[in-house]
This record gives sequence, structure tokens and C-alpha cells, in this order.
Amino acid sequence: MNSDRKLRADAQLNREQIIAAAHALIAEHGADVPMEEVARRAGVSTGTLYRRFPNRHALIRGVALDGFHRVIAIARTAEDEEPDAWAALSRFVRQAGGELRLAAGLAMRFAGTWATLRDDPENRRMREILLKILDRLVRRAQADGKVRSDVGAADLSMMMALLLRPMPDLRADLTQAGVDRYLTLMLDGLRARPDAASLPSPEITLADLA
Amino acid sequence: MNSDRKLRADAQLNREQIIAAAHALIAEHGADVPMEEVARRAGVSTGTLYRRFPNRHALIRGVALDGFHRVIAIARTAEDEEPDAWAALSRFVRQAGGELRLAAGLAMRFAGTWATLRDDPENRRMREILLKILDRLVRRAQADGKVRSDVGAADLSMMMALLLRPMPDLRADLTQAGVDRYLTLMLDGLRARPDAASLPSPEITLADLA
Amino acid sequence: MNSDRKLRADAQLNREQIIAAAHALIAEHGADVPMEEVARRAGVSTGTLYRRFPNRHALIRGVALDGFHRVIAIARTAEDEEPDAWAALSRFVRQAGGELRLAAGLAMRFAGTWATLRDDPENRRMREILLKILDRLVRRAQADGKVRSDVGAADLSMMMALLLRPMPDLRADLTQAGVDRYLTLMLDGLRARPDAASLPSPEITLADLA
Amino acid sequence: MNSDRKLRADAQLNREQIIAAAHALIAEHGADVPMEEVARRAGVSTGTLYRRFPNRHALIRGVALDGFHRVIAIARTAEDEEPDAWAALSRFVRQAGGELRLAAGLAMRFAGTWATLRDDPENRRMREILLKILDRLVRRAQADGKVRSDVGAADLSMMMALLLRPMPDLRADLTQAGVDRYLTLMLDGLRARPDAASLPSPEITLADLA
DNA sequence: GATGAATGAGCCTTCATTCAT
DNA sequence: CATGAATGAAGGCTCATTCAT
Repeated sequence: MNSDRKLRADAQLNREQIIAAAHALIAEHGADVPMEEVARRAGVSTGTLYRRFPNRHALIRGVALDGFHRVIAIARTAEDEEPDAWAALSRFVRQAGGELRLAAGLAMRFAGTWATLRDDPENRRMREILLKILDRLVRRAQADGKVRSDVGAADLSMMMALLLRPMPDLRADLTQAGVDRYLTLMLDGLRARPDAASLPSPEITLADLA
Repeated sequence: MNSDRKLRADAQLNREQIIAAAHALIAEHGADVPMEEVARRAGVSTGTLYRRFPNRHALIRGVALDGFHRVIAIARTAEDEEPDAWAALSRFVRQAGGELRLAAGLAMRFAGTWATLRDDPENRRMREILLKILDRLVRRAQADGKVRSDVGAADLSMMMALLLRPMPDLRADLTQAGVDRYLTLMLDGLRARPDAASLPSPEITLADLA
Repeated sequence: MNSDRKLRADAQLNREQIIAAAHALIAEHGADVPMEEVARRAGVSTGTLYRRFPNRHALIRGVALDGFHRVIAIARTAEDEEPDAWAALSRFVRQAGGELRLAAGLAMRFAGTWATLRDDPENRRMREILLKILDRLVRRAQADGKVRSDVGAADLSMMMALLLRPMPDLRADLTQAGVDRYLTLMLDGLRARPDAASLPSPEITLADLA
Repeated sequence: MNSDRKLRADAQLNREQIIAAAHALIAEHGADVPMEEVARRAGVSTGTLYRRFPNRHALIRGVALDGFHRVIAIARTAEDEEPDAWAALSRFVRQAGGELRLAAGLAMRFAGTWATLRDDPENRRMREILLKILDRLVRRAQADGKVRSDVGAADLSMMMALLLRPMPDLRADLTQAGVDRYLTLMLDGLRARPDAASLPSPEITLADLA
């Protein structure tokens, strides 16, 4: 994890700059940014970009996995530091939402549902890690009577994925404000209540996202 | 006004087929489907497609306005037929969601927030009509104590826009099921409750969407 | 020449309007105006345009021959009404230049040098008629000692063709002024003078234009 | 300033070949040659063509400026090497005409009067340089009593522009011969003579071409 | 390794021409 | 006959990707 050679340092830096650039551009302009623009923004040549990521798909994958790392870190911390499951969930949604808003495009791969990524082993692995944490939190919160019993971790991740996708062309401040509000509203909707409306459709399970 | 039917019939049919095809394809693959594919799916040549819609933007606009028409119709009927405002809202969200799921691309024009469409007069007009209806319903439902007082029609439309955007590459059945569930959850979140979490960010008003 | 039926009148009118429209548009925007634009300017549908001229080439030919008619008329009148050959030539150049400037695109086909028209029998016929008149005038003027002996009718028509081609994008008033000046200068250059510079290149003969 | 040769060499070569190809093709077929044909003739792919010239206009501009360079070089040499102004003018017209005949498309930019190029700063700059040289020569020749006093450098360049525009579809040898002859005739027309016809239209000045 | 040039397939759009009404 | 809709072949331009330097 930190056993890389001298030259690797440059390469690693390049890699990070490329991912950051791709991240930002995808957030701003959608997933079809020209590779050349990514390269330019990252301050490298296309040649270098392609050395690091042999094609567009690899780049998207890189951005996705990078985002996953961060989201998982948020989930872990939330679980570790919050004794109360509902508080942990709530913190996770808020922090990840904030993180994702910054990092943006991540959401789209959040639940790993993109066809292109669905069968990627690394992606599956991270998805499982994340969903396992969320599943634990949701179950505990349900046991505490804090979360309605007809929803699950899959719902949580899918809602976040739906809400957090970048909305290009919309005034950025509006999206930001909106996402904040609707994540809160969504959390509120997840809470256990005697008068909750019953949910339609067969439940969405973790298996559905596998 | 009465002397343009017969021949127009073909053209009109073509127009409708093109919009339907574009609608479906945008839902499936996002807004940058090849024009040629739209034409093929509509069963016409690209020439015809371009005769009807002189460029991609005009096509998107056509799809958007067509969807708007339908959504407004749903909103009107809901308002007319449901005496209870909350019931009307609820019915609107469910029906429009259903309509939209099929028709998909709607979300993008729902709140009319796309830069390319924002200043289109026809689009503004329809947006205003729709938001006026929703605003009435929301206020009435708030007066009835059914909807929390810190949300408005702008929130409703924006949430729908966020949730209903097409999710290319995701298993269609999953999106469908998910959207159903989350619209319900969202409605639930909108309800007035003593223990509701307070919403962050300044309120989003109708003016924000203008 | 005027023995046409009632219906023919419409058709003839259409034909003339089409030619006028094509003439104007070619003058303004060059020879590749869209057929549809010609139709629109002529106030007919493309269907009608194509009924009258089965393809673009036929249309150009129509415009060209129409121009030829007019130029020949000018030449005839000049020859008939001016006893002095040099005066006739001079009048012809001035009038045809004026006519052409108005009618513009004509020049390009003036000497019939367009590949596409070169072998058209009607075009050949008119070219011969025109060149025969000019040849007569030039020879007479040369006999009068008014025109240098190393130029001929072919030179005259070619110079006019070169000078009178429409110059799209140039300020219209400049072209007009320029053409006026340079036709005059050109005429001046044609005059017989003891100190005239000798002309390079083998002489260009009527046969060259055949 | 010295660290961009080797690799640049290929690119530079390509650039030159592209300009040469465009030059030739524009001369032969007018300014709307298919870009692909230019690329083919230059021996490169369309991608390369577009990398060098991002659109058709840039290509035309490139051809124009390249021609300007050459014509200015001819003008400078003529002025430098010919003590007599009239001889210099005459040499310039002949050489530039020869150059242009080969290089053809020049005329279009000669007086810089093309709308698309009119406001291009580089083009203006070169136009000014050229016209300044010609203006000097014309004035000197007028002072020598060799050139009629009612013409100027603007006339000279405009006549050349008119005469030298490519004449697509005309037998190449004819154009060549014709242009030679008519440039000579034109020069002859410019000469000061007691019996010269008076020129119509207000004089065309350098300012008109600015 | 990094750079930036070259390639070529793909998509958008235009327009000449044909044809149904 | 006139109309205007439909067709489909070009041609412009944009990248993703490969490669020479």
C-alpha cells in the first residue's frame, strides 16, 4: 500500500490527478467527456492517460473504484463512531452525499449497477463490502424500531444512486440545495412510523444488486 | 384549419412515431442516441427525421414538450377528480411516475431545468402551467395539515426530476421497482409530522425554477 | 413564340420566375444554391421546379441560355444601331456588362466554357451566334484601325467572362464600381496603339471556345 | 524557438502538403472541395487535416495566407531589383500571375476582400503590407508618367483578383493562356496615355479595401 | 516513460431527387 | 398538375485509440 518505487511516485501522482480530473469533468459534463479533455485537465498528454488507463472504460472504472473507497471509508467510520445505528446511517447518508456531491459522478456506480461495471470483480468486491456494512446498520436500526421494516440496504443505496447522479446543466447551487433536502426527506421517509404508507413492488434485495 | 388533414396524416403519424422512438431510446441510452437510430426505430429515414426536427435539440424539445403535455393532463385530471388535495398529489405522483417510467426521458424537462430548454418559451409556458397546478395542490394539502410546511411544489418537481431521470444500463425492472418504491417513500417524507427532521438549505421556490 | 395554351401561361410564368430566382440566387450565393431555395424564391414547390427542370443541370442550363438570349439581343442591337464597329463593340461591352452585373451569374457561361455545358447543342448554337456577331464587329473595328490586331472575339468574350463572374462576399458596391472601371480599362487595352505591349501566349481563337 | 524541430518536421511537412493540395484543388474545383479529397491528395487522413486546420475556414485561411506570403515576396523582390517603378509593377503582375496560376486560389485573398477573411488580423496585416508596396510602386510610376493618374494600387489588386479567380471546369490551358493575355492587356490599359478613355465610378481607394 | 501526431470509424446534417397524395 | 413528404447518399467534423519520436 505504500511500497512503491521512486518513479512510481510520479506515476501515482499522475494517476491521482487523472482520476481527479475525470471525476470533476464527469460531474460537470456527464460521462462522455473527451479523453483529451481529461488529459488536459490532469496536466498530462493523452499518451500518458492511455498508459495509465488503457481505454475509456478503464478510466471510468478507476473513478468508480476510487469513489467506492471513499464511500466505504465513510460507512466504516460512521459505523465505528456512532453507537446508534440510525445515527450512523444518517451520518453516512449525509457525509456520503456531501462527498458525492463534491465528487459527483460517483453515485452512478454506487450500487455498481452499471452494466459495464456489473461484473467487474473488484467492483463486486467493494459493492459487497459496502452493502454488508449498510445491511448491518439497517438491520440494527430496524431492530431499534428506527427504520421501517419493509426497506433494506439495497433501497438505501439505490435511492442514493438515483438522487445523486450528476444533473448536468442544472444550476449547481440548486442541485446542491436540492440533494441536501431530498436526502433528508428520504431519510425521513425511511423511518419507522405507524402510519407509513405501504411500499409497492416486490422488495429490492441485496441479491438484486449482485 | 380544416384543409390540412389527409397528407398531414402521414406526417403526423411519422412525427408521433419519431417522438415515441426518441422517448424510448433516450430512456434506454441517454440523450445522445444516434439520430440514425432514432430514425430507424421510428421506421423512417434520417431525412424525414430531420425534416420534422431540424436538429437534435429540436428533437429533445419535441420529446420534452410532448411529455409535458401528458404530465399536465395527469395533473389536471388528478386535481379535478380528487376532492382531497393530498390524494390528488399522491395520485399525480404515482400516475406521472408510471407514465414517466414508460416514457422515461420526461424528468429532464419536468422542472424545465435543462439549460438548453430553460429559455424556450413553450417550455416555460408549460412549466408554469404545471407548477401552478402543483402549487395549488401543495398549498391546499398544507392547509389540510397533510404536507409539511417547509416544502413546496418546486421541491416536488425537483425530486421527481431527480428520481425519474433515466438510468441507462441499469436493469429496467430494477429501475421500475425502485422508482415506484422511492416515489412512495418520497411522498411519505413530504407528509406533515410532528417529529419530522428539519430540512437543510434555504427553501427552493418556484422562482428558482423560473 | 406566343402560340401557347391557357395552361401554358401558368407554366411559362413559373418557368420565368424560376429562372429569375435561380439567376438572382446564383449571383448572390454562387452556383450551389439549394434547389429548395430556388423553389421558395420562385414561389413554387420543389415538385414544380423539378417538373420544369428535371435536375440541377437543366436549371443551370436554363439560366445560361436565358442569359445568352439577352446578351445576343444586346449584341444584335448594338451592331444594328451603331454604324461604327468600335462604337458597337464598346456599347455591347457596356450594356452587356450592365445587364450581366444585374443578371450576374451569366458571365460564367458566357463563352460557354463550362464543362457541363460545353457540348450542349443549344448552347453551342447560341455561342456561335454570339461569337459570329462579335467576330464581325472585331474584324471591322480592326479594319478601321481601332482594335489591335492580335486580339479577337474569343479574347473579348473570355475577358468578359473572367471579369464578370460573380464575386460573392465582396461588398456589392465595390464589385459594381470595379467591374465598371475594369471593363473600361479592358476596352482601352483592346484599342490599337503603336506602343501596345505584345501579347504572350498563342492567340486564343474562336475554335478554342468551340 | 530552437526546441521544436524534429517531431515538428513531420507535422510541418504535412501542413505544407495539405496547403499545397488544398491550393491545387481549390484552383481546380472551387472552394468547396470535399475536405476528404484535400486530405487524400495531401496523403493524410481527415483526422490529420482537421488537427492542422480545425475547419474549412481555417484551411482556406491557411491557403490564403500562404499565398500572400509568396505574393509579398514577389512584390518585394520586384521593388528591390527593378529601379524603374513601371518595370517593377509589370514584373510583379507577371510573376504573381504566374505564381497564382499555379497556386491559383490566391486571387480570392489577394485584395483580402472575402467576407470570411476580411477581419482576420493576420490577413489585414499582410494585405496592408502588400498594398503599401504596390501603392509606392504605382505612385512612383505615375510620377514617371508611366501610369494613368486615375488608377491606384487598389485597382491593380482588384483587377488581379477578378482576373485570377479560379475558373473551374474551364480547360486549364485556356485559362492559363487567357490570364497571361489579359494581365498584359490590363497592364497596357493602366498605362498613361493622352487618349485614354475616362474611367467611370468614383475611384476605388486603398481605404475601400480595408 | 512522456509526448503529441496520425488514423479512421462514427455520427450529425444537408440536399438532390423521387413519389404519394 | 402542384404540393410537400420521404429517401439516401454525401460530406463535415469529432473523438477514441494507436504509434512514431
